[in-house]
Amino acid sequence: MPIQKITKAEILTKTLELFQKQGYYQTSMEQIAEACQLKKGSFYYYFKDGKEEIMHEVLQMSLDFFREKVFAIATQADLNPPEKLEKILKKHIRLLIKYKSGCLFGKTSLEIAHQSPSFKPVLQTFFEEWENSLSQIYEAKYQPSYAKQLAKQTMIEMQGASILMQVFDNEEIMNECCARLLDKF
Amino acid sequence: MPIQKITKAEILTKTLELFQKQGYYQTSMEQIAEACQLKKGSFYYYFKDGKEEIMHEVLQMSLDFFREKVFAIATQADLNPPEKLEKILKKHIRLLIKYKSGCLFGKTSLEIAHQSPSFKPVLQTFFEEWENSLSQIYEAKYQPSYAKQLAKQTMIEMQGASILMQVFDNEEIMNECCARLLDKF
Amino acid sequence: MPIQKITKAEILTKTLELFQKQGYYQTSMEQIAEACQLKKGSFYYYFKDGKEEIMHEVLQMSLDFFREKVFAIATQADLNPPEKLEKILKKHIRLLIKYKSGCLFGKTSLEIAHQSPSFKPVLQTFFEEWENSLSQIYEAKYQPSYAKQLAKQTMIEMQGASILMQVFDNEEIMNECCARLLDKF
Amino acid sequence: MPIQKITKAEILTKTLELFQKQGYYQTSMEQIAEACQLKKGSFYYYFKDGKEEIMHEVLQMSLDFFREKVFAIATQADLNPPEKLEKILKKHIRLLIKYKSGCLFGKTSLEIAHQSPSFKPVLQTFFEEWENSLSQIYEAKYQPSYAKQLAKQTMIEMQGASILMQVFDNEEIMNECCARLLDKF
DNA sequence: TATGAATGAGCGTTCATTCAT
DNA sequence: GATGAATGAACGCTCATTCAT
Repeated sequence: MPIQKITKAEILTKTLELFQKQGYYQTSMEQIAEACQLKKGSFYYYFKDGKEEIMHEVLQMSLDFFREKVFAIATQADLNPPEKLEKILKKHIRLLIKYKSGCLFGKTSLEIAHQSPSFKPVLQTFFEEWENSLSQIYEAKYQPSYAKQLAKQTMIEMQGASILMQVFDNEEIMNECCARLLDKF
Repeated sequence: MPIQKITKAEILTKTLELFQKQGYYQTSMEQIAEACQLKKGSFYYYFKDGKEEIMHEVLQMSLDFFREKVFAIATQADLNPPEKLEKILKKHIRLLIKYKSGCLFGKTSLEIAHQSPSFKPVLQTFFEEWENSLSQIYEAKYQPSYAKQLAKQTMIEMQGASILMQVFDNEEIMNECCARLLDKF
Repeated sequence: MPIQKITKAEILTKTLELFQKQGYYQTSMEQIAEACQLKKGSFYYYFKDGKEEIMHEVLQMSLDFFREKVFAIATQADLNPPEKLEKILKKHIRLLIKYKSGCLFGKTSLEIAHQSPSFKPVLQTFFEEWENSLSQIYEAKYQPSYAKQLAKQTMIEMQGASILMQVFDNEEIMNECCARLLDKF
Repeated sequence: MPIQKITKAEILTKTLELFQKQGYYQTSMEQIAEACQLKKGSFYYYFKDGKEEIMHEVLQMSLDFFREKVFAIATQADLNPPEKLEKILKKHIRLLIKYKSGCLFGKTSLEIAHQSPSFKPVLQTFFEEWENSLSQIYEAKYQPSYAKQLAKQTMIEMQGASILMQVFDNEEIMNECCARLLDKF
């Protein structure tokens, strides 16, 4: 069939979901293909360098999404700091709960910790930018150095809660975590 | 002449290290065999059901270790609650930093979240017993329900810090997390 | 608007170069396409039967070229036999040294020896006509049967030298071979 | 079946034949496996590094064979130089005619000329040692430098004749070439 | 005229597992 | 007890080819 069955963006979205659920290594090209209703060979038309390139683009797309839709909340002029924090956390949590799969960046970090480090830069960038956006909000109330500390701690709690959510198949853990973080502020 | 080259316990210890570093799926039987100075065929003598059985026994052994050496600290008669918390956290952290590989139970939880072979029960048990031991300590100062909440939060922070430690290759994140948890108490 | 981007002849010339360097099987349609600044699908407009048809036309074009520009030297009225031999050999060698790739016909003969698609006839024709043209020159000095023998030997030496040139990355082997052949005459 | 079905040496012999007939790239692991009555995955037990390692061992085995059984003739004390030349050429030709496939070293040289050069050293060694052994024989009658030249020319003729033998499916070309080389001495 | 999109078959490789010895 | 030998299924990937547009 010579008609385009699926756009590159759609492929990336479907693949993101799979990587988020199953992890990078446990997701086969065949599974990705099936999800896109393509044959696995067809991917190399869109992604000349194969699976690793898909992952790179998935991570980049996801990073871009977070930048625009989540981290950007920190600089939104029409919100006061507590509103910003609430919005930024709730938005983030909604994404972590979706597919009940937690954070692609955190998950991938563990998967590749002791392997091919080609993804590491994007992963680190994600966490750095996340930290910066949170820190910016906390700085409305606290000194920069303490704000940074709070930002890091917030990331830690979100990542940790995401793990426990998956261990116990219980989304409430995420929500409680969020509530606690908002309370503290 | 049947001289046993290696005991089951030794195999499990070597394998634990590999699983902790590389994850369950990314560790091959070949690698395990090499680490144990055995040939991969030989494992099916020790573990009739193969890799999955090895993982089960690794998780069980590790759980037993935590019960005896870590969680047991919560009921140690010769320590007061703050001492207990310090000891239990520091002991735990030392294990997470070892091999710079984080928590086998947390890591495995993410790996199998949507694959879930039969590991989930052991993983849940680990977190439940961990929670109980922490809760017991916090109960010295707080109401049971709040203590439980604090225990859960403590686990969340340790797991989250363990992820960030690996993202940034920085053990200090773990230590700071511990310090914060002790401070709060 | 159907402006032809490239003529069939230009495609064949570019492809000849690739086949000569890399061999038929080791040259992909993608590489050919790239060299012609076309997309690989486009070849099936020019060559309905695909790669094999391209090769056929490449071989035919190359054979025609040799007929007109090389073998024809044997019947050139304005040269005496030694001049003919010198011209025919030097012209030929220049083509073998180009791209440091040796003889397309010899190379292809080895590639398809036991695979033999339909190329064999053109290959044989090339060698037969080459032999005839050389033989004709030698007949000026020797008996037809001995001339034929010399012609065959000349081809053998040129082909063999072409192999050694490639083994040792040394064009001098070709030139020395040529000198020896001229000397002998 | 846990009983050894085939020895490494037998694998190499069968594979040599395939590579010699079809070339390295045109011989698939599946074909090698079939020839050995193994499944293709099984090779990685004998050859951890796969196809390239098989080829290396095939080339090495073949080189060793030539050293012991062919090139060694040049230093055989019980033969005079003409006898040596006759024996060394006839022995060599018998190997080239076998499988009607010509010379593995020459063929491979062309195949890899413009690709991965990992085999090049063995190929060059083959030709160097071949040249040395021939040169040694010619030195009985000629000056070293001329002997070397004759040796090179002998290799050239054998390689070239091997190509023409395959083009015309005619073993006689090889034999005539040999006769001529002996005559000249 | 030329291409964008897709495919099917095959490739070399990995790996958990089996089992006679 | 432990292994040497083998396997089958799956994996990521390449490539010649097709064909609606």
